[in-house]
Amino acid sequence: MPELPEVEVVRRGLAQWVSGRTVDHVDIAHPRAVRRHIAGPADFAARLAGRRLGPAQRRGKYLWLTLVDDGDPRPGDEALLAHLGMSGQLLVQPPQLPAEVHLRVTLTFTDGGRQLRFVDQRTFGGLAVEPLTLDLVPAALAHIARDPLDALFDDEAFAAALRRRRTGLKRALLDQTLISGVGNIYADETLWRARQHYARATSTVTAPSCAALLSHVRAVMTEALAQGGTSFDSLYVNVNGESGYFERSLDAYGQEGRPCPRCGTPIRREPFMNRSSFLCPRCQPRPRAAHW
DNA sequence: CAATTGACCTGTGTGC
DNA sequence: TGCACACAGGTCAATT
Repeated sequence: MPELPEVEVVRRGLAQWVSGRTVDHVDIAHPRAVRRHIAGPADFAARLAGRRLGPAQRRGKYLWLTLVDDGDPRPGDEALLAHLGMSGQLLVQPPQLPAEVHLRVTLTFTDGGRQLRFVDQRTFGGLAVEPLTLDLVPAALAHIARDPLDALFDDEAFAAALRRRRTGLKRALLDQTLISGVGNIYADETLWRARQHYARATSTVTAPSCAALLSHVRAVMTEALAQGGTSFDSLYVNVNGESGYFERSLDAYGQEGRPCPRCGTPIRREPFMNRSSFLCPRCQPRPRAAHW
């Protein structure tokens, strides 16, 4: 599942293989893939044709390529925005390669080289063309918080916002308006490292505890990035179609029944928000009061 | 306004 | 064999 480290791997691939090239034309095989482009598929294609793709950028799980003729991105410039959702892939493929089963959108370039293909089995992801706002992020990202690897992420403001919440710790970690880029896998890994239960009331998280939490989320994401990201079912791959191998390093997520690497207690899977939470019942005891 | 829930989507695996 | 169903889960609209 693409979370921040996986999306960052893709961003680096786009920077290497796609940035600086000019779009010739766009083919949309599945309109749902551009449903967030309000003006429709034809407008989406028209806004990209003939445009040069600039630097690849990312916030949380979103990434975008600004459409620039020269110089640095400016407010008002348009950008090609992508979200991979559950199963989205951005692949850089030779034009002669047959279409993938779940190929949704193809960008063909004027240089005749490799195409950029958006492939998405479950179609939760999508592409759009959006103008950049004053802080140089696409308009649709106005409500998305900075991610923990962003140099401008404000640790103290996050701690304060966390304490104002009346919810559980994992729900807060997954709330992209508080902190972006964290999904189910890295939330569970972070909580395991921090020895925190997912239902810990956010209002009780002290400043040092919050600092530790941020330290763990940064560490686990940085380590995952160094290994090319996490993949379970090959649905997440880099632009060359290769899977990362961080799954070998997971301590809690997906480890139901296996011994906790710290204390040996079997890792437990519990239903949570219509999905699963993996935790060590001994290292991460359930708090007395909270029931989130 | 904040928190919560359901809908969206399809391939895979399991049980009957 | 075939069918029903649970599951994977990020985001957003609707509801409380």
